[in-house]
Amino acid sequence: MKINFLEQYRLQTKCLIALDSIIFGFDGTDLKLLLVKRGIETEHDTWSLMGGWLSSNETLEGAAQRIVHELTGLDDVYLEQLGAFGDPIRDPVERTVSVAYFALINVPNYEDKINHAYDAAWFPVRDLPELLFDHLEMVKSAKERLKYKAAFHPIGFELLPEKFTLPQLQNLYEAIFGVKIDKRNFSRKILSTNLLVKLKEKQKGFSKKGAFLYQLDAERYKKDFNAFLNFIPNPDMME
Amino acid sequence: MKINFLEQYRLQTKCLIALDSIIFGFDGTDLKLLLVKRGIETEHDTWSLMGGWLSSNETLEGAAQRIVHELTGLDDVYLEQLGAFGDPIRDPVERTVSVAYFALINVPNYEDKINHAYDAAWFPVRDLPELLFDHLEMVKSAKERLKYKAAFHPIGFELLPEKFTLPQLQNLYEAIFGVKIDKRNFSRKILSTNLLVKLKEKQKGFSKKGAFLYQLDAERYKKDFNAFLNFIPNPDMME
DNA sequence: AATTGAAAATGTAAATATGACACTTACATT
DNA sequence: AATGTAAGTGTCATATTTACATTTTCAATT
Repeated sequence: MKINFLEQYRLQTKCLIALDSIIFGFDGTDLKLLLVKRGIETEHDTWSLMGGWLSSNETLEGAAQRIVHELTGLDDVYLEQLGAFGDPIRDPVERTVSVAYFALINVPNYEDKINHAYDAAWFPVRDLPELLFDHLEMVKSAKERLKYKAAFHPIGFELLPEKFTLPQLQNLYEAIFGVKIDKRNFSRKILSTNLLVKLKEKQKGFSKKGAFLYQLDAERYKKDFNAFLNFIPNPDMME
Repeated sequence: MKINFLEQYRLQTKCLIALDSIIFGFDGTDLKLLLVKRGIETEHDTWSLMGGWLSSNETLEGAAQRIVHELTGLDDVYLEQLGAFGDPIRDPVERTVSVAYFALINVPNYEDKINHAYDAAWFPVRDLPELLFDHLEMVKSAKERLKYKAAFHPIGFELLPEKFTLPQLQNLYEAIFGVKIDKRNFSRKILSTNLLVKLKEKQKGFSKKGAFLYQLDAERYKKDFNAFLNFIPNPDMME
């Protein structure tokens, strides 16, 4: 009986496991995606998500973190599992199940690092190049997930620098949801969460008047991270 | 260069892929989970989710559907991917990445089928037996997901028979969220969606007065399935 | 036939949240 | 000193939410 049980394991077909990470960034105006040029001769000029293989003794998330780090130099990014993509022919070379993660980073903080060290570039999500395999499908799914989460959780802040202005924050939400929001109503709603601390400084240079900078109230942010905020009135969750 | 690329595939370690499905049911009072007794000598009396291996040329969801069908006889259930679980030692026998799905079915419809044909049984989610491997973790994650979805989408109806009463529906939501809801407010909110059609019949037997039966408005149900409903005021998404 | 008990059904008023809308302020540039 | 541009702010009408108690129905019991 026990033999039989172990025998079952031996009989199964094994499969390659890949990790692919969708990295969202925000430059103050556009929602962007970080892609790398895949050095494959079989695929002409195809861009790819941050992908790599699972090694033994690695957790899935650990592998995703490692791969993102290897390809971009980025560390400590917000990473969340999107799901597994396992169509039998998604990778034409050999059957591979890919577990996708998505990450949110703020572009200016890391720009130098990323661009200089690796063959990676930012693309606006509204205008992506051709992508490898089923990576476009992954991206669509990630956009949905981001909308979902951002509508209710203060996740959007991960995409902004530590200090940011209300107009920046509003731009971010408008970019994620593809809608225009009334700034009076938006600021009322955001400030009513008490998640933001208004600083004395203003952001200069962009507008003549300058906009006050805000920071997250770190404690409240942690505490309320899983609470339900309802940032977006009637968010439309369909593509 | 191309050789090099293919070589990369050859060098990677392969891995077993399992599918595990969390099947939720509702008997009118309690939220339940369908488990099977795993015939393993190494594990003493351990219950398990509906699990099996991925075959070649199968999609992940296809395999999950097949396995659920093989173990329970159930067909055509609402199945949604929960995510991949891949801790290196989650399966002590051999490294296996498991992709978990969750399903919602209505218990009375299928009870005979399930109980007679297979070694499967329902357990209230509040009082589960010891589970195989990391199945408890999967269940926790599925409960979260169910709460998430049920708070906004009319997904809960998948757990009810075709005709149901408002008190039944309320019980279901109370079971999912572990809260008490005011029945006047609940019925007002539910009915305001226009998703329900009141029937002439009453449910008899349970209460002396009997409660009117309702049915989903099939067209509207499809149309609004991805719309945002807000069934639960301030749902608390933490466990 | 009358009584009882248990769950179903129903309404209202106060508080809060939302959505629509336009003018003033600050300041860098000229 | 004048100008232009984006930031910042308030009000009112409407919709939604919450809190809360009584009446109705009918099977079961006497």
